[in-house]
Amino acid sequence: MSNSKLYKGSLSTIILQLLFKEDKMYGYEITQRVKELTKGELNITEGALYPALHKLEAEGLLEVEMKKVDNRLRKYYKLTQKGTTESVSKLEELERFMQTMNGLIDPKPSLG
Amino acid sequence: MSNSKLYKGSLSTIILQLLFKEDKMYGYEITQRVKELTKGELNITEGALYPALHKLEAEGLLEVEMKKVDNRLRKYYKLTQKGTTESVSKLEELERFMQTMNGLIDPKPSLG
DNA sequence: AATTAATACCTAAGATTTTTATGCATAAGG
DNA sequence: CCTTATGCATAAAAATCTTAGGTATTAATT
Repeated sequence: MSNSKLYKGSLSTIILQLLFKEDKMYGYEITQRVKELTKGELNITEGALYPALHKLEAEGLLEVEMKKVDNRLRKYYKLTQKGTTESVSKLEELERFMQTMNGLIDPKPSLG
Repeated sequence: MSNSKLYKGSLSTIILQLLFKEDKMYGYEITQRVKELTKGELNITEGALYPALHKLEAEGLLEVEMKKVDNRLRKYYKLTQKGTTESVSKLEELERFMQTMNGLIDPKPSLG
């Protein structure tokens, strides 16, 4: 609902970035955290999130730890070493991308 | 080549934004302009561009004017009234998205 | 003169990512 | 008891992009 099409392609970056700061989170928590941090602007659907988490895990960027809380099972994800590295480079890529987009929508004349 | 996955979903925004400033452009020109404006960071493939242009035209956001230059045919695209409106709202959406992403990667504590 | 690169359009198969629509199960609230 | 919230998951469909072709003219290189 009301999800910007622009968000496409940025899901794994968001996941890695959250885990970089939070150390460990479970899926449902991620959807709620994103909703809260973006004031409802971004709503990650579970149909997108879980496959994305599984893929990141398969790539060796995340590792899993199961935990039972209130008799309900949670799958906590945290970055591996490789995931930490990737998280940093994805952040740089995001910043580069945003600069690039800014350059497109608001071209600065070359200095000099 | 070397295209950020983040760019997915932003192609139509880019097209509309270029046409907003340029008044009229043809397809090949758009690929070159983007490459130039982004210093090679973004390379729009023709396989992505042409279907996107056709879709925007079908949606009534662009209109076409054929022109023969050097015995080669060019399809010039320009914004319709509706396309101009959409261009503005897409730009706002992009700016909102970038703020949102900034809020995600660098959460500011609430003031007060 | 012949070949390659650049200009200029196009489409179709495949890959990737996301939405939509489900399903299951436990806990809490009305 | 029934609905909402929590918590996981998958599968069909839609959307978007890459890759890999195709056609044709003009300019540059060999």
